[in-house]
Amino acid sequence: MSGVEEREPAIGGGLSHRVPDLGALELLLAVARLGSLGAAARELGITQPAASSRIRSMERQLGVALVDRSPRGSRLTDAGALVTDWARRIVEAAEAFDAGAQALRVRRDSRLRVVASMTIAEYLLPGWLLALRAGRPDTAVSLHAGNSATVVERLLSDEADLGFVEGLTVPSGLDSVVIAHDHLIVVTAPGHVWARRRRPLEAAELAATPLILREKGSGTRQVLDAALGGLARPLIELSSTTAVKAAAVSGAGPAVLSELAVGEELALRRLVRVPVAGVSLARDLRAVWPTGHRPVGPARDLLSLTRS
Amino acid sequence: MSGVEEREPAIGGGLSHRVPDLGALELLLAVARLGSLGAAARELGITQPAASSRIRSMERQLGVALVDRSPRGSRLTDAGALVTDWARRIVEAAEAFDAGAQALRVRRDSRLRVVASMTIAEYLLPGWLLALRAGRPDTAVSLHAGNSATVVERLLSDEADLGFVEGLTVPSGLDSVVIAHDHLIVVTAPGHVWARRRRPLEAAELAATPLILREKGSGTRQVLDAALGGLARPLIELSSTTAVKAAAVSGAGPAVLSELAVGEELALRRLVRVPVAGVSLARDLRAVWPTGHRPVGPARDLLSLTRS
DNA sequence: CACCGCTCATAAAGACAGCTTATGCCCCCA
DNA sequence: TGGGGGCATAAGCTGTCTTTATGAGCGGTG
Repeated sequence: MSGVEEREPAIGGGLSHRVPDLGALELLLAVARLGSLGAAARELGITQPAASSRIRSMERQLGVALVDRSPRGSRLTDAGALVTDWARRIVEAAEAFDAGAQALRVRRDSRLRVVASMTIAEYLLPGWLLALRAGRPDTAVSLHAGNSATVVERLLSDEADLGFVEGLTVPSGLDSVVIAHDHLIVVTAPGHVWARRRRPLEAAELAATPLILREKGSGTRQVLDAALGGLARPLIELSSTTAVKAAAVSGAGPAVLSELAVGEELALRRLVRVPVAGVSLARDLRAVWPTGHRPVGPARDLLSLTRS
Repeated sequence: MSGVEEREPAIGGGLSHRVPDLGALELLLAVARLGSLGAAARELGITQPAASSRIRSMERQLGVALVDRSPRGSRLTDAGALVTDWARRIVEAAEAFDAGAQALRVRRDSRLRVVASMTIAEYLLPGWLLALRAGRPDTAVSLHAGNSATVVERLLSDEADLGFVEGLTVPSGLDSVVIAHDHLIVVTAPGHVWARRRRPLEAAELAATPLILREKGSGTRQVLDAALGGLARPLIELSSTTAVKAAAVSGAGPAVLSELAVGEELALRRLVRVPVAGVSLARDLRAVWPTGHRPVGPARDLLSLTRS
């Protein structure tokens, strides 16, 4: 039986002792881009010896030469190019973290106060905020995440300027515009029989099969239950998207998840999408605001970003 | 209490000053999973005060309360749950980095020597190595990345036990098995006219449109040129997958890229896939080995992982 | 041919962050 | 009412990263 609970190897410990810190990774990216240790150092606001020493200690830590130094500059070695690409993914994740975290900081003077549902806050907002920051660097954004009820409440009590919800209905008292469509999709580990299936699943078949699901009451579960007429049969119920993903990847069974959550797993074939027919698993993602108060200023900027 | 002055580091740069380091993020994940600072500290092999201090300084850095302490344990706040999910993505990227970097370290005594093409080494191997490490923790792997010629050479000269190539043909002297199919896909930013297109592009149309492409000679470009009869028209030629992606996201035009490289961008709608008909942009990903030397031992383990 | 500008490396000294040990407070339960 | 789990605080130590100062290789240029 595959373990469904989330557990960690835990031994061998200390990822942070085997992976260079973010500063070093940023430095490596800068070196790759600029072709010079000194130029990279200047860009990051440190001295050239500091950069030199840091790259060197990173090479020692990894046991691989990353950079070919020459009196005319520095280029990545083959291994260095590979490492740099892996480093870039860490840095990108860190940028998303930073964008989200900065918005999360409570500042009542923020010019743009956003309230969003969990899924949107988790997967989409960091990217939007990065884009917003690129276009309007001085826009101060605050973010509050909650369920649909929270979103409505904060908008109507003027604690937020713009909201984002996923769901089947538009809360009353709010105007809205659909900014994207999220699809719940059925996924399995590549080994599952359904993974090779070409003929789409029918609703009845889906309803008859025990699935790995979020707990009753979650947005995801509500959409699925509505689509199947309340008949979804849980193989196991888990309380986070992450746990559901982990269970599905480990082969525990088919899972139903937002497409947003499994982009990478699908691309890497850790999960396979199972075609479904005759069941409407789409849900609209909507931007919402108090009726009559059309978004202006930064709220309008963000809104237009989300629809680009 | 010692006063903490808010020190605003130079604008734009210095991600590492605004994002907690990997050790802190790992600690946060452990706290989330175990529900206690002390338990998390024990798991990571540090003392409870160290964990307490570290979480606290992370909260100060982010300006957000992450953990609700109580005499009976600690639970994440709402904001903490969000931050933890963003942190998890950083840690996962770091795990992939670590798996790849460890294999990259040259060890002649490695029990399994792998040589792979760039795309496979970059996007797929780290995940496989993580899985291999989970199943066979003591397997020492070394990795060399190069082009197809390098793969053949190292296999035939017994410098590698198992190779991975992407491409149209099987190099002679090697046996192979197809482990996956990669598709080159046409993508554009969501604003592009093609983004709304439902009728598939025809070959002629694709060949007539200037595209953002990898340089001539790259594996990706070879497949495209072959599919179009050598007619691909570059809008601009870039030397890395990352640069092509960035150009496409910024709206410079349509790009042709491996599906592997754009999983996340598609899920987040930063890029949109444009349907294509009548052009074969698929390419096989193959595991290869010297004719007759069927993979055994760890090579066989890795091979079976890749096909799971 | 010697100089200048660029590159990177090395050495020594200071600043800071994080760890540990030691201790205290709070709450729950037996 | 004591024991145990949980967290916070204080003080001292250690290691890492930093800066300043300097040296050395390479290439173009007057």
